[in-house]
Amino acid sequence: MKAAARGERDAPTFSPLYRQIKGLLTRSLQSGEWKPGELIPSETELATRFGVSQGTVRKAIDELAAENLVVRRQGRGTYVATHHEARAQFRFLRLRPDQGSVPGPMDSRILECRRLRAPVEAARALQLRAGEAVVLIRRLLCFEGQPTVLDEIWLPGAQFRGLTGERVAAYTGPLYGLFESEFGVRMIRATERVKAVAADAATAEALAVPVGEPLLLVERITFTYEDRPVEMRRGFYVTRGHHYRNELG
Amino acid sequence: MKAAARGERDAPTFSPLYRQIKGLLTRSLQSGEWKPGELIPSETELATRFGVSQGTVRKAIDELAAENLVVRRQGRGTYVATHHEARAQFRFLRLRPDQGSVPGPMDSRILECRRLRAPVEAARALQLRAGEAVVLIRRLLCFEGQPTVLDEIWLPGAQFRGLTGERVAAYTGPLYGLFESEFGVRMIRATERVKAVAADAATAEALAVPVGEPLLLVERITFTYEDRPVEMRRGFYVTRGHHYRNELG
DNA sequence: TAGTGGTCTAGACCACCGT
DNA sequence: CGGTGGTCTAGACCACTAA
Repeated sequence: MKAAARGERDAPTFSPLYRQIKGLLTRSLQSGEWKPGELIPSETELATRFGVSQGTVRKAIDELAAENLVVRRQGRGTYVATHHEARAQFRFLRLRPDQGSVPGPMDSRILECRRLRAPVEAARALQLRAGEAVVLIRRLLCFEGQPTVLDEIWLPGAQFRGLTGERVAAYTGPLYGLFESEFGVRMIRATERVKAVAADAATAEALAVPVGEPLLLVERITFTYEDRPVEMRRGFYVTRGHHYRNELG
Repeated sequence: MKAAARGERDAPTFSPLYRQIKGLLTRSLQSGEWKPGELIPSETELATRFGVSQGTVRKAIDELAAENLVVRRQGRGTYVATHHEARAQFRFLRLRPDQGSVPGPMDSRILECRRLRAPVEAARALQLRAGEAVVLIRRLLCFEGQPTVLDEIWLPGAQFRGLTGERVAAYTGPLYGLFESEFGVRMIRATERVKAVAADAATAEALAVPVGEPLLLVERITFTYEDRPVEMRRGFYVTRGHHYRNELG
């Protein structure tokens, strides 16, 4: 392969071949050529298709696997990652019971789901123009009957047409699984900002705690491919019997 | 190289060659053969030393770099990571100002530093026998003059002989840098549990906030090589102007 | 210019999976 | 058994750094 085709090594925009391959693979994932849960072509097939060695394809897939976009299974092949899996269940929810490492049975109750014009804060977080349509979902998460998380979820209206409270309530399984299957929006990564706040009257009532109860306020922005923000979330967590768990590498 | 020497592939304890090399490298790091900030031998030298190919050494070092044990610098070599670096400064402190991405000038005030017999909780976290000696440091962190973090730091006494409040106070730079240089204890990774709590009288006074103020309670256990716990920390964070930042991959 | 890490290749063999 | 990902090798060349 010629140097130019390898990515103009001298140019300031140089990126190694395996990164370009990674880009091509990412595009196929994003376009839906390979859907969540499906098997992608084998490394050797991709290598011949792109005219590079298997090792180069391998390194590209290594990075995709590290970013949780695909899952490797020895002897079987490489699969497109999906939110419909036990292992993906608590990737984005960091709340854990103080005793025991895995949350017990959890149930979700939809309090509200409506469309409205984006308030400035939501518009900024979702990179929408002020006044564009958004969907607001309010829901309560209970662990073993105990109200524990009160969430406000903001989504860009354009990408979630036909999303209703009934549809969400009827869906069993993780919300991100619904978004992925029904709306083709795959959540890839997120950033969270955590603060401690006192419960106001409305929040306290919903969570069945006293007014003024210290709560975790967790503000999340979730991104899909190409770092496009597609969800803003504001959650109040009761941390009497639970905590927010984090690993510092 | 023979199959047996490669790690008994069929045994249940099988680990690939590059992982065994990684183990050898880790031992050299742990033993202090290569000290923080120093250059380790080149990949080719290590390859001949261990009688494997450069690619195998490379993959071992890749993992060490991913775990922040070493830092690669193209054209120069591979260095042992150290906590005396700008880049390592905020690896373990996740507090960020609400405006602006980097904390401003920070100063640390040592409130107390004494040795005592480990309370049960500290003993359990540090895997000590009840009653063994520990060091307790209490300190206040201020951002731009504002008291923001009140920390209780528990360390195993055996590994921190000669640690005094004066010595800590005299030290400019990160605490983990002091631990690394003066006591040969390198902090590798940590887990944190975050809760929301109301400030009690003593905490409120130290942080100059009203009693009952919602605070983040951050409980950290920090590990050195071989996942040995060597620090327990309990911190109260004021989150009026700051937040705990987290990335969900 | 010499030495380092970074990329890429081609080929071999192993471990694992389903048939 | 055939096909997949996983490991290991040997060698080539590139990019970066310091002398």
